[in-house]
Amino acid sequence: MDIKLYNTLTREKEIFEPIDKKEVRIYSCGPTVYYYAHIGNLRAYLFMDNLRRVLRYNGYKLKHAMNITDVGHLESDADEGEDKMAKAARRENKDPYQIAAFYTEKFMEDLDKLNIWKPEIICKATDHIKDMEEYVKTIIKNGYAYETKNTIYFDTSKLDKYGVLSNISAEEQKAGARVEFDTEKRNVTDFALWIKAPENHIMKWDSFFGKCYPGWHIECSAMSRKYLGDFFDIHTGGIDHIPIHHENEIAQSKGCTGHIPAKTWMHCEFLLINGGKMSKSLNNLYTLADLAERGYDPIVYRMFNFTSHYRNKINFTWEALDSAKVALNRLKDAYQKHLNGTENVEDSVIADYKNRFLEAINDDLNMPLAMSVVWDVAKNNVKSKKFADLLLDFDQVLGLKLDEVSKVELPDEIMSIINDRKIARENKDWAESDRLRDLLNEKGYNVKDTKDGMEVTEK
RNA sequence: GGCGAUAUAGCCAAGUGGUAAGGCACGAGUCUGCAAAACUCUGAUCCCCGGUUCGAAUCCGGGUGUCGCCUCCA
Repeated sequence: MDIKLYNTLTREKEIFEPIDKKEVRIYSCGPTVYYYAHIGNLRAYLFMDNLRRVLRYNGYKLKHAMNITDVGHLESDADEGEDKMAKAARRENKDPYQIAAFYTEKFMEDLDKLNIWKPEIICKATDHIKDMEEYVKTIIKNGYAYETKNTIYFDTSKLDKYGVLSNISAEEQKAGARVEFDTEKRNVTDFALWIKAPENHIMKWDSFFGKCYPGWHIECSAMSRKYLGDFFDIHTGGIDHIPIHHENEIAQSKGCTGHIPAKTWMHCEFLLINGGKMSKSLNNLYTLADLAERGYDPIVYRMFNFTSHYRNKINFTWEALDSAKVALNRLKDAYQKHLNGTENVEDSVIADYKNRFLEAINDDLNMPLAMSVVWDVAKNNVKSKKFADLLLDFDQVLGLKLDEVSKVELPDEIMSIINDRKIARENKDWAESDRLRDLLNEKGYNVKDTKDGMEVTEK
């Protein structure tokens, strides 16, 4: 079955055809590791994972690279401000390399917690300074750059067209700019490729231009080219990358290889919180740790993301997250129900469900629609092992660990209360039974009396 | 100010021309010593106005609201 993917470049859903039949080459813009990733950041990586899993489910082999930005960039194009890595280093009284190492590790842990399949290649910017330098030199050689006192800029006026992704012309950018640019740049849209490091700058490298550090966009161009070649299949990132970062990546590629580096550009929309933007001032930059603190397994957040399409904004509310939590538990229960089922189901029924599921995921990763098929299977009245197998098959794409039964080790104290309550129940001492149930509730446990006995779970 | 999105039941949301998927919550019922859980049933004509069409949530025009980007940001 064809896979259709929306391409930001053409603004159309296109039938996906890999450049190289053997493997699909993907590049994803990764995190800048100066702080913990918040759930908004993580949505983009869930999207990336979703894409990987759908391609894999369709039988493709992947060669997927993701960068780790561990070098700081200045805060504005006007060579002002302070870079984020340096800022974090000062905040935590560490050096930028320690900051990067720490938050890279935290990021990887988050990916694991969310059951995100890591890309085959994870490349750090600081390991590829030489590659970037060479890339910049090629751009200069090809006549797409100019030198000022401290910076080598990309000359966007040399391009046939700048702004192919966002479809904004340089004039429009200039007209719409709120801030007056007052730099050595020749054009508003020009951007830094290579920058001379000030004396106190910690991260800097010897280069043809003196002690320097790279511009904001060059790492992605250099590393994607190194690992995936001059032209690869899919480039992903957050929607915020469209107007600046990806435009500049495209510009750099045109300046180096002469063409746009990727065939399909895919962008994930933002996560809103209570209908608005996340921000530090509103104190709503939640991390997975914040969610865990409130009793949500990271997989619940994964589940939550399937309620909306990646190209639409999703509105995060605690109510919605609760809804995902309940739904996930029910889905797991349904899986167990089918696993123990003995009834038979026609293969054609299975094939039909599978086909509907495939149609949904292959239609530009329509996960909400795919989930409706999942629920049809889960809620089917016929209890059949075949349905359980099918759900597990779907779970290759969903990654919800449907077959994983969460077994919580209960403390001795709790076990003893449970035991007392069992005895009380055997004696039909309902008052005592209720008292002990309240006690368990107080201590943070839910109690269910099923016909097979008592079920105690953490709240 | 410029650019781009979006507007579907209480909440999260699919659906791009043929009479509104799914999840959660609410309510009712079954079950149960009670409760919880589970299961079953129950809800919207799709922001407003106008147009195209045999027929529109879905296309076009005009409003209004919301969000984002234009400074790093997934």
